[in-house]
This record gives sequence, C-alpha cells and structure tokens, in this order.
Amino acid sequence: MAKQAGKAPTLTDVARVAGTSTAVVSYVMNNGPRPVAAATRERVLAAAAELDYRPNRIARALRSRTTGVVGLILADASNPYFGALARHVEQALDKRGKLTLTGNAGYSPDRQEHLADKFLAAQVDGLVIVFADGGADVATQVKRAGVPAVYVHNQPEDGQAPAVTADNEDAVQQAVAHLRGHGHTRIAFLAGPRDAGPVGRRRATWETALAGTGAPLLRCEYSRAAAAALTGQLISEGSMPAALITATDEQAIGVLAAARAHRLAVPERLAVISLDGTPDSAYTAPALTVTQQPLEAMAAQAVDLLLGGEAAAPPALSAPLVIRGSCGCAATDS
Amino acid sequence: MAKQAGKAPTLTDVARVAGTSTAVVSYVMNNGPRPVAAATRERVLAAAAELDYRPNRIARALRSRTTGVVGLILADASNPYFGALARHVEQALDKRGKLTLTGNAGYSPDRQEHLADKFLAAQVDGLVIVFADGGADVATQVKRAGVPAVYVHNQPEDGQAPAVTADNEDAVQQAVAHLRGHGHTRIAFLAGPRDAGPVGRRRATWETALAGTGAPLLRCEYSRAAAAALTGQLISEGSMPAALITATDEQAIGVLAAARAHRLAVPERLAVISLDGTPDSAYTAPALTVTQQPLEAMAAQAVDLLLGGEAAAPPALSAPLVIRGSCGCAATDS
DNA sequence: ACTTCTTGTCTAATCGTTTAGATGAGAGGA
DNA sequence: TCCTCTCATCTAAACGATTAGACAAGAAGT
Repeated sequence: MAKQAGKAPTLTDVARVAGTSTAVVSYVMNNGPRPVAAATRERVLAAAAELDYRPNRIARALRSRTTGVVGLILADASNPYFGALARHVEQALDKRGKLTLTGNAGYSPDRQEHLADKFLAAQVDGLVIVFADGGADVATQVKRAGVPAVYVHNQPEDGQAPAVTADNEDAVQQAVAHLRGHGHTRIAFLAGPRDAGPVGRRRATWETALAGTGAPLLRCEYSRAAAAALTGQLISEGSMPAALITATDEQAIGVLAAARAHRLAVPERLAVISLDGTPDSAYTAPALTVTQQPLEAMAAQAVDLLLGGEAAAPPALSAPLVIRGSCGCAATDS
Repeated sequence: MAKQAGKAPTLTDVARVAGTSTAVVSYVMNNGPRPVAAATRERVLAAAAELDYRPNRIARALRSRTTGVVGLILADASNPYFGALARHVEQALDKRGKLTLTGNAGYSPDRQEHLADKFLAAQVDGLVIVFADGGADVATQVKRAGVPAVYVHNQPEDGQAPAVTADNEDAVQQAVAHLRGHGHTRIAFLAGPRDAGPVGRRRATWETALAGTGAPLLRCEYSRAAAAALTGQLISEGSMPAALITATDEQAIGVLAAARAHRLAVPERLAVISLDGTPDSAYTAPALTVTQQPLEAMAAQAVDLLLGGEAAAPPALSAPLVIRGSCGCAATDS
C-alpha cells in the first residue's frame, strides 16, 4: 500500500495523484474555508490514503501562525505534586489536539525566564505556568509577547492573568477546624520561604483563624530535607508545637521523618495535616490526613481557560479533607 | 530602545536597517556557511539588537528540516522515578539548546503509539523513550520514520536501538548478597506484570542467583496499591517470604504499607530491598535500603547518545547499594 | 436572451528562513 | 595590460502549507 521509499509525501503530491490543485486538497484536509464537491473530496481522500500523507505541521505553522504546541513551565517534575499536575495538563492538552513543551525551572527565576524565552521563540500557542513562588518578571515578559497564559497553583503579583487554584481558604479552615476538634488550640503552620498569590493566602487564612493563640508560623523550603532539618531542630529545642499544618506534602513527609527519628509519636504528640494530598500522602507512616487538591480538575480547568470554549461556569475546585492517621483519628491504614 | 508596536521583526527588517541583503544577516546569525566582513557583521548585530530581533524557529525549521525539538515519551510523570528522569532529560537537552516535547503514555501501548505519531508529525529531531514495559510496535514505527531514538530504562525486544540502563545485574547481585549477609536464603522477587529488556534481566539475574532455593517469584503492576494488595493477601495466607527484593520503589512502598497494616515488622520479619532508589525511598518507615539508580547520569548519557558527540567511552552506570533500615541493618534514620 | 448568483476549482502570493549560484571589486601573476 | 583568484555580497529559489482573488459553468431571476 503505502509508499516507503524517498521523502515524505507533500500536499503537492496528493494534488497530483488526485488530479486537483493543492488548494482543494487543503480545503479537504481541514474542511477548509471553501466547500469541495463530494466526488472530488473522495478522490483527494483516496489519494491521501494511498500515499499515507501526513500534513507537515511546520509548514502549516509558518503559514497559519499557530503551532498547536503549548508550553508548560513548572518548578520540578520530580516533585510528585508537580509531576502529577504535569501529567494531567499534558493529557488535557492532548485531548484538545495540542502538544506539550515541558520545562523544569527549578525554583530559579533565571531559569523561569530562560524557559519562557525559549517557549515564546518556539511560537507556542499558549503557556501553562506552575510556579511554587514568584514569577513576576516572567508574567510581564509573557504578557508583552501577547501569548495567552494561565497560572496554576500560583498567581503572579500583578494579578492580571487568569489563575487556577483550589479553594485554599476553605482547605485551611477545614484543617484548622478538624485539629480543633481533636482539642488543639495552638496550631502551627509550616509555610514556604516566601509567600505570594494563592499559596500565600493559605498562610493568611491560617493567620486570621488562629489570631491571638500564639501559634507559631514556621517557614522552610518546599523540600523534605529542609522540613526534616527544621523539625529536628525544634524538637531538640523542645519548642515543637503539638499540632501542625504544612503547606505541602513534601514538607509533611520531612516532618514525619524527623519526628520518627526523634521518637516523637505522631499523632499522639504531634498532629499533622498537609494541604496537598499527593498520592504519596497515603503511604507515609502514619498515613497523612490531607486536604486533597483536585489536580485533574485543576488541569482541565486551566486548559479550558487557556484554549477558550467550554467556559461553562468553572466548577468550584474544593479540596476535600481526607482523614487518615496523622491527625489523631483512628488510623484507617490499609 | 526596542520597538514595541506591531509584529515581531523579521530577517528582512534587520537587513533593511543594516543596509544588507537577508543572506548576510542569515550568515551572521548562524556564523553562516559563508564569511562576512567584520564591519558588516557589526552593523548587522547592531541592527538586530536595536530591533530586538529573534529568529523565527518555525521558518528555520521549515527550511532546514531540523526543529531543535526532541520528544520524550514516558509512562507516567507522577511516578517520581519517571518524573525525576524526565527532569534530568529535559535539563540535559536544554543544555544542548533543544526543547523537550513531553508525553505521558500511561502503561498503554495505544497511547505510546499515539504519542510517537504526534511527535513524528511534529518533526522532532529525536526521541527519548522511557517505558516500563513493551513498546515493540513503537520501536518499529519510529525506526521506519528514520528518526533517531534512544531508549532509557528499557529496550524494545528487537534490541537494535541504543538503550541506556543502569547495571541491573550488578544491582540485583548486590541486593541478593546483602540479604544473604543478613542470613536470608529464601529471597523472593517482586517483578512487574511482564518483563522484557533490561528490566526483565533483573528478574533473570535473580533467578540464576537464587536457583534451587525455592524462593517465589511474585508479580504485580508497578503501583503501590497493587503491591499492597498482593502483600496483604500473602500475609493473610501466611505465605509471605521473609526477604524480598522489589523491582521498583513504588512496589516497595506498597509492600511496606501493607506490612504495617498487618503488623508485620520490617525488617525483623520482612526484609526489603528495592531496586530504584528514588528520593521517596529515603522517607519511608523504615527507610528503604535500595540500589540507587544514577538517574542524572542516565539522562545525560541518553542525550549524548541521541545527539552524538561526547562519545567518550560511556561511563558505566552502576547502581550503588544505599543501606538504610529496611534490610535489617541498624536503621540510620535521619 | 441577458444579467446575477452560486458553486467548484485553479492560480499564485505569502509566511520567514536558508543557501546555491551570479556578480563585482580588488589583489596578484603573467 | 589582461587574466585569474579571492572575498564579500546580492538575487532568488526553495521548504510545504494556507487562502484571497480570478474564473468557468450552470441555475435562477427578470
């Protein structure tokens, strides 16, 4: 059937075989801007099939100024939270026929800009940006280029660009309420090194909820090692609070490891709730009670927002509380 | 300085400002195939800077038949092993000035083919393929397209394409030797559902090492849930072996969770060593003893292999044994 | 019978590069 | 002086698609 020798067949080849001009072939291929007679369409389709013709996306992109590629900039794919988000974004984009150009920026603003630059030069049709923090420079850079962009999980300071996040206020409130239900009053919060945008609002919500109780605000990098180090230090000093909400699972996992190393019983002497809810959280010891972010829904909404259509009232992205062992409830280990 | 209105500047614009033809501008931009007088070069560079000119990669790709984009097909970015590998591959490619098109195939051959198809249509310069298993169809599809490809972590059955893997035989042997050092003789192996290529060789190595001891070969999907279910069942039946090597960390984590749920003490009554060594493995309870795969080196080698050059004798990719608590050594928790 | 639509198709310009071939100006050799 | 080489540069043809404008033929309206 299919020719196997030589170069890939082009539009012109198909036109020659079908006995038409390249224009009609193009019209057929994209149900083009002009109608084509049924009989002709058949001939074209047959010719295309015979040659195993596949349109050259590059040529199409050059002419039509749309590449069918979307850039995804994220902090770090080896963090399961971002990794899972990346996977869902990629899948949502694929469903819309788009390809995903991925870049890991680490937590460095320089690399964020570098990637944005590269992606813009590659003429992406849009950008999905998932940062842990910061990214203001990138935001203005992107806006100036006039490329549509959506921020997920965070929002640049200027707050102009559309952003998708779970309902963080609600999540924090659920966590606080649940820990209070266990009798805790001094509930500490482990935040990231800085905070801006929606993720920062987690801290703000905690602050108003716990106002006046003297519960400490802790800060460390979003890594297991950093959280473990901080926790170890606090335990040694004897200043570890009895209840803690962590901004991320990575931090919570670090806290748990340090507690174990120092023989501090969880949840008896330290109750923990984390705000991410990655798959990892179900397999820690004890399993983490979390507010589970709906990553798939967030990814879907981000893509809808970016590509338009489906603008049906964006569903509220609530992060339900998933109760496991680390908060003090009977461990429902499995 | 920079123009801000209107469309992006093109080669032609630069040529006009510099008072040259587009050819010289092109020669300057890529230290072109022909020399340019120093004075002229300066003028061109100045004009380009003034206009803030950035070459249009699409047009360049159309003409020169090379896109500067490499496709990365992997099973599942939310699995930290693949996520970390993806990050390292992306970074190695970036260092070479390439962009990374990423796709998650899940564990489905259909999606593998779908992605390969898309990427080939996008005219990628090369393909990095990271599968858990299988992928023979994709391999032939890719080979027929004549696009260079490298397989990482696995190798298609036909064994023609270059592949990068850690030294799995050695890893298994280290694990077996270590568990024997703890006095175990019946050392079971938890493999994936099928096995082919290098990953399959892990099982083969185990088989020859343990020949005649009657140690069982277990199989389940590469997921925590599947491993946990299997382990739970074995414990209930009373047929759980006392020593186990798992093919992946994900499986090991599932095993640990099930053991905990069934109050089976690790490492006292069940010693475990896993063959991946993802960051996760350091934070389980007890922390996993693993053979640690050098993901970054694997990624670097894969990219070198794909893009040529640097062919300096590929370093041996050994996976050193990292001793933590799950094997029976004194837990060096931290 | 003559204009006016409609419908289907073709011609050719265009997107922004790369690069082979033509051209022209000096330098050096006879 | 004339011819031959270099160099530096320019002209213009690709690359493979999209799409506005021209055109031909038949249907419909008067």
